[in-house]
Amino acid sequence: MAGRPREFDRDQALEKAMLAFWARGYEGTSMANLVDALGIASARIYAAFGSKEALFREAVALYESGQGGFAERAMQQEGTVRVAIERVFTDAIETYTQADHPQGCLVVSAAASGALESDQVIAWLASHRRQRTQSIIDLLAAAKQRGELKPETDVAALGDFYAALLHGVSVQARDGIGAERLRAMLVPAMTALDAALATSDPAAGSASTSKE
Amino acid sequence: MAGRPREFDRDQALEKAMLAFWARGYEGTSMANLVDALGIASARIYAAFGSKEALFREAVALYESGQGGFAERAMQQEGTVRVAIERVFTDAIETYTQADHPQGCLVVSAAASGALESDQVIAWLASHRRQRTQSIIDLLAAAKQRGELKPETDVAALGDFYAALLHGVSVQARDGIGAERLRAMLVPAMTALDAALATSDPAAGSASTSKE
DNA sequence: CCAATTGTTTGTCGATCGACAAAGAATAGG
DNA sequence: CCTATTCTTTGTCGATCGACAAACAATTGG
Repeated sequence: MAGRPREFDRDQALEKAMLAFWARGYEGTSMANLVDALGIASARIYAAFGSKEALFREAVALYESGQGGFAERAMQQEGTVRVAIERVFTDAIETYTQADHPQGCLVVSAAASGALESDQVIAWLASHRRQRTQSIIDLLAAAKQRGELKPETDVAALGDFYAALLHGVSVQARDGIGAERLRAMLVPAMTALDAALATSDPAAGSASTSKE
Repeated sequence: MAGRPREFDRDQALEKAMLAFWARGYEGTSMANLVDALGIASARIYAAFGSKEALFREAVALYESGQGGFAERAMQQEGTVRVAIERVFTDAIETYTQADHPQGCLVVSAAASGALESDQVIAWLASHRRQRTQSIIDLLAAAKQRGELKPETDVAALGDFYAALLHGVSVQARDGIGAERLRAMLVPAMTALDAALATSDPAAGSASTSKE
């Protein structure tokens, strides 16, 4: 394959774009913003990524394979549902409040409103969030099948509950609620799962209040 | 007071603007959109409301005095915290999923991202959401003072928990999760409060699954 | 009836939006 | 070295952004 070699690192540029979208959302990030953030002319961005929308989709994919993938990773680990769900939220809080990148979740923050042109982007983001809800429900359903949860447990309701809470945590984090407060919030949040555990072990585990 | 009388109803125009902002957010709603929605020329909008931002702030005030004020109203009613909190959420779900206006909460949806110009609008919306969190904490603190909640209850954590859940419900509603699913979610959601109730009454109340 | 006041109409302003076209520069294969 | 291919540079396109200015119309107080 011939041709002049690219002078900038495509992966680095993509990560910068991801951070820009994370901070300002899809529509809130203009091409001029991206030119500033990536440090390259707009024509080079189009040559490398196709369009603003294509760049955004790649940025979301990068986010979900990195910082945004905490939920998937936590749920695929071995262990009880109790540990898994609590891990999802402690990781969420850590990710959503870290200072070296924007607060909250890219997929939650970037959506919100929908202008005429970007309706499909909004819908695409919504489907991502719905997928995350489904993943949580699947986790709980598997736990129920294993006998970890009471047979009468409504895993769909419980999953919807934790998905809603997760999305709400993103909003709270972006509004400046700190990690300590969000972590304290986990104590009441886990009572819902504890009530559904098959083991009658009272207060099987309490939300970690460690480190710091 | 002399002068030519206004030919359009200012209140009706404001409501139409509120619905437009609710559907598309602040930045997502252009002046052209408002011209279409209100049915009057842009110069008349500026004459009547001052600017797009001033119109938006009036629209939010209208929202909070109407559909968006359910939480304040529910919390100011007489009754137990249990009833009040459950009422906040049943009203939220009803409001957020009604078909005669956009889904979700205007204050949650309109924010999300923040462009350069509208940073102050974003911050203003964030302060509104933080205020809502505080209101819930205040409600719980008063209930604790009345002896409704166990003395050791962390009302801040519990309030943060329900505020996060409330904001998450707005996201879920906007993503198309229906009222039935959201209402089912209330059952696990209320276990957190039940665990903090001073009365050892087991399952003092279950989430209403009535009407429809 | 007149002047002051206020709403309405029409047109447009500069800035910014996302998106390329065209031309020059750098590489690989032949 | 030459050609095909790819990237970079520069400039700009039409559309849309929020926001008025100026001229005209309608009303009230004097």
